[in-house]
Amino acid sequence: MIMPFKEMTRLNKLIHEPARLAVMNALSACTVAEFLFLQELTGLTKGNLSSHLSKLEKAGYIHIDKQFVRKKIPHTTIQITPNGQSALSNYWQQFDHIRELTKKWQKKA
Amino acid sequence: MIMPFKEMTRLNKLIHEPARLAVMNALSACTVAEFLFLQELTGLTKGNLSSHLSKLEKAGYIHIDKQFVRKKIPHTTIQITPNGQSALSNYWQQFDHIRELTKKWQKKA
DNA sequence: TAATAAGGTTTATAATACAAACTAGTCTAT
DNA sequence: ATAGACTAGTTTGTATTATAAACCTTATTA
Repeated sequence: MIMPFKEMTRLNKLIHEPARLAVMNALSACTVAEFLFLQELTGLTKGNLSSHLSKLEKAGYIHIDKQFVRKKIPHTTIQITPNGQSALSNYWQQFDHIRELTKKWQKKA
Repeated sequence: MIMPFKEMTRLNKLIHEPARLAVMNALSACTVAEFLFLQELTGLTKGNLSSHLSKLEKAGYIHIDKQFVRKKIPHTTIQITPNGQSALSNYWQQFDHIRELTKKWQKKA
Protein backbone atom coordinates (compact mmCIF):
# COMPACT_ATOMS: atom_id res chain seq x y z
CA MET A 1 0.00 0.00 0.00
CA ILE A 2 1.37 3.35 -1.07
CA MET A 3 1.34 5.84 1.75
CA PRO A 4 0.79 9.52 1.07
CA PHE A 5 2.41 10.98 4.16
CA LYS A 6 5.86 11.65 2.85
CA GLU A 7 4.42 13.27 -0.25
CA MET A 8 2.30 15.43 1.99
CA THR A 9 5.29 16.86 3.78
CA ARG A 10 6.80 17.74 0.41
CA LEU A 11 3.95 19.77 -1.05
CA ASN A 12 4.99 22.98 -2.79
CA LYS A 13 4.89 25.31 0.19
CA LEU A 14 5.07 28.44 -1.85
CA ILE A 15 1.65 27.55 -3.22
CA HIS A 16 0.33 25.69 -0.20
CA GLU A 17 0.38 28.72 2.07
CA PRO A 18 -3.30 29.77 2.35
CA ALA A 19 -2.97 33.40 1.30
CA ARG A 20 -0.91 32.51 -1.74
CA LEU A 21 -3.16 29.58 -2.58
CA ALA A 22 -6.04 32.03 -2.67
CA VAL A 23 -4.13 34.49 -4.83
CA MET A 24 -2.92 31.85 -7.25
CA ASN A 25 -6.36 30.34 -7.68
CA ALA A 26 -7.96 33.70 -8.20
CA LEU A 27 -5.33 34.62 -10.77
CA SER A 28 -5.63 31.35 -12.60
CA ALA A 29 -9.20 32.26 -13.45
CA CYS A 30 -8.50 35.87 -14.45
CA THR A 31 -6.55 36.97 -17.47
CA VAL A 32 -5.47 39.91 -15.39
CA ALA A 33 -6.30 41.27 -11.93
CA GLU A 34 -5.76 44.54 -10.14
CA PHE A 35 -4.02 44.78 -6.80
CA LEU A 36 -7.08 46.17 -5.05
CA PHE A 37 -9.31 43.53 -6.57
CA LEU A 38 -7.06 40.81 -5.19
CA GLN A 39 -7.06 42.52 -1.85
CA GLU A 40 -10.82 42.55 -1.68
CA LEU A 41 -11.07 38.98 -2.90
CA THR A 42 -8.70 37.63 -0.29
CA GLY A 43 -9.29 40.03 2.58
CA LEU A 44 -5.55 40.41 3.11
CA THR A 45 -3.99 43.65 4.28
CA LYS A 46 -2.10 45.62 1.64
CA GLY A 47 1.25 44.97 3.21
CA ASN A 48 0.64 41.29 3.51
CA LEU A 49 -0.68 40.96 -0.03
CA SER A 50 2.23 42.96 -1.35
CA SER A 51 4.80 40.69 0.26
CA HIS A 52 3.05 37.52 -0.86
CA LEU A 53 2.94 38.87 -4.41
CA SER A 54 6.64 39.62 -4.27
CA LYS A 55 7.38 36.04 -3.36
CA LEU A 56 5.24 34.69 -6.14
CA GLU A 57 6.88 37.05 -8.60
CA LYS A 58 10.34 36.08 -7.45
CA ALA A 59 9.42 32.45 -8.10
CA GLY A 60 8.27 33.35 -11.60
CA TYR A 61 4.68 32.35 -10.86
CA ILE A 62 3.16 35.75 -11.55
CA HIS A 63 3.97 38.88 -13.47
CA ILE A 64 3.42 42.25 -11.83
CA ASP A 65 2.94 45.26 -14.05
CA LYS A 66 3.12 48.71 -12.50
CA GLN A 67 1.59 51.32 -14.74
CA PHE A 68 0.82 54.96 -14.06
CA VAL A 69 -2.54 56.34 -15.04
CA ARG A 70 -1.97 59.71 -16.73
CA LYS A 71 1.64 59.16 -15.71
CA LYS A 72 0.70 59.80 -12.09
CA ILE A 73 -1.56 57.39 -10.27
CA PRO A 74 -0.04 53.94 -9.76
CA HIS A 75 -2.13 51.11 -11.05
CA THR A 76 -0.76 47.64 -10.58
CA THR A 77 -2.01 44.67 -12.50
CA ILE A 78 -1.07 41.09 -11.89
CA GLN A 79 -1.11 38.06 -14.14
CA ILE A 80 -0.29 34.43 -13.61
CA THR A 81 2.56 33.17 -15.81
CA PRO A 82 2.57 29.84 -17.70
CA ASN A 83 5.06 28.72 -15.10
CA GLY A 84 2.66 29.69 -12.35
CA GLN A 85 -0.26 27.96 -14.04
CA SER A 86 1.61 24.73 -14.30
CA ALA A 87 2.92 24.94 -10.74
CA LEU A 88 -0.64 25.45 -9.54
CA SER A 89 -2.09 22.60 -11.53
CA ASN A 90 0.74 20.35 -10.40
CA TYR A 91 -0.06 21.33 -6.85
CA TRP A 92 -3.72 20.41 -7.23
CA GLN A 93 -2.92 17.20 -9.01
CA GLN A 94 -0.56 16.18 -6.28
CA PHE A 95 -2.94 17.26 -3.58
CA ASP A 96 -5.86 15.34 -5.05
CA HIS A 97 -3.71 12.28 -5.45
CA ILE A 98 -2.57 12.48 -1.85
CA ARG A 99 -6.13 12.97 -0.70
CA GLU A 100 -7.28 9.87 -2.58
CA LEU A 101 -4.54 7.75 -1.04
CA THR A 102 -5.31 9.17 2.37
CA LYS A 103 -8.95 8.20 2.11
CA LYS A 104 -8.04 4.67 1.08
CA TRP A 105 -5.53 4.40 3.88
CA GLN A 106 -8.16 5.53 6.38
CA LYS A 107 -10.41 2.66 5.33
CA LYS A 108 -7.70 0.02 5.43
CA ALA A 109 -6.11 1.02 8.68
CA MET B 1 -21.44 33.99 -6.60
CA ILE B 2 -19.80 32.99 -3.35
CA MET B 3 -16.06 33.34 -3.48
CA PRO B 4 -13.83 30.97 -1.56
CA PHE B 5 -10.73 33.12 -1.28
CA LYS B 6 -11.31 34.67 2.09
CA GLU B 7 -12.18 31.29 3.54
CA MET B 8 -8.98 29.94 2.09
CA THR B 9 -6.86 32.45 3.97
CA ARG B 10 -8.58 31.41 7.17
CA LEU B 11 -7.94 27.68 7.06
CA ASN B 12 -6.83 26.13 10.32
CA LYS B 13 -3.08 26.59 9.95
CA LEU B 14 -2.18 24.28 12.75
CA ILE B 15 -3.60 21.45 10.67
CA HIS B 16 -2.86 22.87 7.23
CA GLU B 17 0.91 22.77 7.70
CA PRO B 18 2.05 19.77 5.62
CA ALA B 19 3.99 17.88 8.28
CA ARG B 20 1.15 18.18 10.77
CA LEU B 21 -1.46 17.38 8.14
CA ALA B 22 0.42 14.16 7.50
CA VAL B 23 0.66 13.35 11.19
CA MET B 24 -2.98 14.12 11.88
CA ASN B 25 -4.22 12.04 8.98
CA ALA B 26 -2.02 9.14 9.91
CA LEU B 27 -3.23 9.31 13.50
CA SER B 28 -6.86 9.56 12.53
CA ALA B 29 -6.59 6.09 11.00
CA CYS B 30 -4.67 4.52 13.89
CA THR B 31 -6.01 3.90 17.33
CA VAL B 32 -2.49 4.49 18.53
CA ALA B 33 0.89 5.10 16.89
CA GLU B 34 4.47 4.98 18.03
CA PHE B 35 6.85 7.89 17.64
CA LEU B 36 9.20 5.97 15.39
CA PHE B 37 6.34 4.71 13.28
CA LEU B 38 5.19 8.26 12.69
CA GLN B 39 8.72 9.26 11.88
CA GLU B 40 9.04 6.59 9.24
CA LEU B 41 5.62 7.35 7.83
CA THR B 42 6.29 11.04 7.40
CA GLY B 43 10.03 11.05 6.80
CA LEU B 44 10.48 13.89 9.27
CA THR B 45 13.57 14.22 11.43
CA LYS B 46 13.13 13.35 15.10
CA GLY B 47 13.53 16.92 16.22
CA ASN B 48 11.08 18.23 13.73
CA LEU B 49 8.49 15.56 14.45
CA SER B 50 8.90 16.11 18.17
CA SER B 51 8.20 19.82 17.92
CA HIS B 52 5.21 19.35 15.64
CA LEU B 53 3.80 16.82 18.07
CA SER B 54 4.26 19.26 20.92
CA LYS B 55 2.23 21.85 19.07
CA LEU B 56 -0.56 19.42 18.33
CA GLU B 57 -0.58 18.31 21.94
CA LYS B 58 -0.67 21.87 23.20
CA ALA B 59 -3.72 22.43 21.01
CA GLY B 60 -5.38 19.38 22.48
CA TYR B 61 -5.45 17.57 19.15
CA ILE B 62 -3.36 14.61 20.26
CA HIS B 63 -2.40 12.83 23.42
CA ILE B 64 1.21 11.83 23.97
CA ASP B 65 1.97 9.02 26.33
CA LYS B 66 5.56 8.49 27.45
CA GLN B 67 6.09 5.09 28.93
CA PHE B 68 9.27 3.33 29.94
CA VAL B 69 9.75 -0.26 28.92
CA ARG B 70 11.05 -2.18 31.94
CA LYS B 71 11.21 1.29 33.53
CA LYS B 72 14.18 2.10 31.32
CA ILE B 73 13.71 2.44 27.58
CA PRO B 74 11.44 5.32 26.54
CA HIS B 75 8.56 4.34 24.36
CA THR B 76 6.24 7.09 23.25
CA THR B 77 2.80 6.44 21.87
CA ILE B 78 0.53 9.01 20.32
CA GLN B 79 -3.21 9.14 19.88
CA ILE B 80 -5.54 11.59 18.28
CA THR B 81 -8.10 13.07 20.67
CA PRO B 82 -11.82 13.54 19.92
CA ASN B 83 -11.00 17.22 19.69
CA GLY B 84 -8.31 16.48 17.16
CA GLN B 85 -10.57 14.21 15.14
CA SER B 86 -13.21 16.86 14.87
CA ALA B 87 -10.70 19.58 14.03
CA LEU B 88 -9.34 17.37 11.27
CA SER B 89 -12.70 16.53 9.82
CA ASN B 90 -13.71 20.16 9.98
CA TYR B 91 -10.55 21.01 8.12
CA TRP B 92 -11.30 18.55 5.35
CA GLN B 93 -14.90 19.60 5.12
CA GLN B 94 -13.90 23.22 4.80
CA PHE B 95 -11.16 22.40 2.37
CA ASP B 96 -13.42 20.34 0.13
CA HIS B 97 -16.04 23.05 0.19
CA ILE B 98 -13.49 25.67 -0.78
CA ARG B 99 -12.18 23.46 -3.52
CA GLU B 100 -15.66 23.00 -4.98
CA LEU B 101 -16.29 26.72 -5.02
CA THR B 102 -12.89 27.32 -6.53
CA LYS B 103 -13.58 24.93 -9.39
CA LYS B 104 -16.90 26.62 -10.12
CA TRP B 105 -15.33 30.04 -9.98
CA GLN B 106 -12.67 28.94 -12.43
CA LYS B 107 -15.33 27.98 -14.94
CA LYS B 108 -17.37 31.16 -14.59
CA ALA B 109 -14.49 33.59 -14.64
C1' DT C 1 35.28 0.64 30.07
C1' DA C 2 35.06 2.99 25.78
C1' DA C 3 32.23 3.32 21.90
C1' DT C 4 27.92 2.94 19.60
C1' DA C 5 23.03 2.81 19.43
C1' DA C 6 18.00 3.78 20.78
C1' DG C 7 14.57 7.00 21.56
C1' DG C 8 13.62 11.21 22.00
C1' DT C 9 14.04 16.61 23.65
C1' DT C 10 16.14 21.10 23.70
C1' DT C 11 18.44 24.75 21.50
C1' DA C 12 19.83 27.62 17.74
C1' DT C 13 18.88 29.62 13.41
C1' DA C 14 17.01 31.00 9.31
C1' DA C 15 12.75 31.89 7.08
C1' DT C 16 8.10 33.35 7.42
C1' DA C 17 3.58 35.80 7.90
C1' DC C 18 1.76 39.75 9.23
C1' DA C 19 0.50 44.58 10.21
C1' DA C 20 2.19 49.19 11.40
C1' DA C 21 4.47 52.81 9.64
C1' DC C 22 5.91 55.01 5.74
C1' DT C 23 6.18 57.04 0.72
C1' DA C 24 4.68 59.62 -3.16
C1' DG C 25 1.45 61.67 -5.43
C1' DT C 26 -3.73 63.60 -5.84
C1' DC C 27 -7.84 65.79 -4.49
C1' DT C 28 -10.65 68.92 -1.68
C1' DA C 29 -11.89 72.69 1.33
C1' DT C 30 -10.92 76.95 3.00
C1' DA D 1 -2.21 78.30 -2.02
C1' DT D 2 -1.80 75.23 1.44
C1' DA D 3 -3.46 72.06 5.24
C1' DG D 4 -5.64 67.85 5.52
C1' DA D 5 -7.31 63.67 3.92
C1' DC D 6 -7.17 60.05 0.46
C1' DT D 7 -5.13 56.51 -3.00
C1' DA D 8 -2.16 52.81 -4.03
C1' DG D 9 1.02 50.48 -2.63
C1' DT D 10 6.07 49.37 -0.25
C1' DT D 11 9.25 48.93 3.54
C1' DT D 12 10.31 47.86 8.13
C1' DG D 13 9.83 45.65 12.49
C1' DT D 14 8.30 41.83 15.12
C1' DA D 15 6.67 37.69 16.67
C1' DT D 16 6.10 33.03 15.17
C1' DT D 17 7.67 29.11 12.73
C1' DA D 18 9.87 25.09 10.66
C1' DT D 19 13.88 22.77 10.71
C1' DA D 20 18.07 20.32 11.92
C1' DA D 21 22.04 20.14 14.99
C1' DA D 22 23.39 19.24 19.38
C1' DC D 23 22.26 17.15 23.40
C1' DC D 24 20.47 13.74 27.13
C1' DT D 25 19.67 9.16 29.29
C1' DT D 26 19.96 4.47 29.32
C1' DA D 27 21.30 -0.01 27.01
C1' DT D 28 24.18 -2.78 24.39
C1' DT D 29 28.40 -4.28 22.28
C1' DA D 30 33.60 -4.62 21.60
